[in-house]
Amino acid sequence: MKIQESGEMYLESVLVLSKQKGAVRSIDVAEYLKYSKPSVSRAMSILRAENYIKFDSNGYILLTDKGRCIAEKIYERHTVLTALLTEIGVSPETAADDACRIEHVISDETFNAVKNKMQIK
Amino acid sequence: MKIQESGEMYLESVLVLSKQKGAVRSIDVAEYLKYSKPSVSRAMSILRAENYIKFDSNGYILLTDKGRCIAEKIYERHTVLTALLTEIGVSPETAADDACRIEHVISDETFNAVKNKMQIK
DNA sequence: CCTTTTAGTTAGCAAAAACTAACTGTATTC
DNA sequence: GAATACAGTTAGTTTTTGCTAACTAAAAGG
Repeated sequence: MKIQESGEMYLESVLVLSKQKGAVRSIDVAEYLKYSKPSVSRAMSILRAENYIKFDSNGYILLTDKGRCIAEKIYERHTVLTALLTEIGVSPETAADDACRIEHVISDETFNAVKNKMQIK
Repeated sequence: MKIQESGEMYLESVLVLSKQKGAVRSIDVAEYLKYSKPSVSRAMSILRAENYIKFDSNGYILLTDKGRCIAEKIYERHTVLTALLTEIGVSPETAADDACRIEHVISDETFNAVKNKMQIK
């Protein structure tokens, strides 16, 4: 099954939280995304079933290669888009919010074109 | 009730089709969006209930002021975003596809900043 | 005038993704 | 060690938005 937009969001959150605090639990993701525990629990079980994440012996969430690949792709988009929007005068919070929505809907072609333009300047 | 992303899409389609061919029916919207007749029929009845569209005496779809306002806003976004993406090197089809998704998720602040940048150049 | 096509509707299904309520187990703490 | 808190799960609901199947009603055409 193809990864969903919400799946990308969860994987990105796991990546960000693991950078921030090392070990990541479902409850951390829930607080970060402001979602309920069952929502995250369910999402994690789907991501695990499809081999995007796994749990270590202490129950912490780990990204598999497949999962990390997506998480990093989305995180890069988030970073680049936020920088771009800020650069053209959007306030930091709005830039981050909008980047967060755009990052899931654009094609590779568009993102590469954007990234390219950023590097030239 | 707040307008949904799908609602924006339907209103934009009605606007585009009315520019193209004058009178617009549900079936035209269905063909344009490649959706089934019942999907459009239901969407139209929701949009009508919430006063975004009305039907004239021949059953053609008309935008109300409230509906036209949204349709034009989204259409402007579509136009500007497609132009922007094309300009930075994205192929016309991908640019249109991506614009079509971005147009529903960005804030006014971001769109205004983008539009501004475009006019300067 | 009867048949067929066309447009639209009704009813019900499905998937995605959020929610609450209530449960199960561990930990912690007094 | 009993009570509480914390993390996670299960079960069931809701909303949005697409779908198909099957119907109605009007228009068109032979």
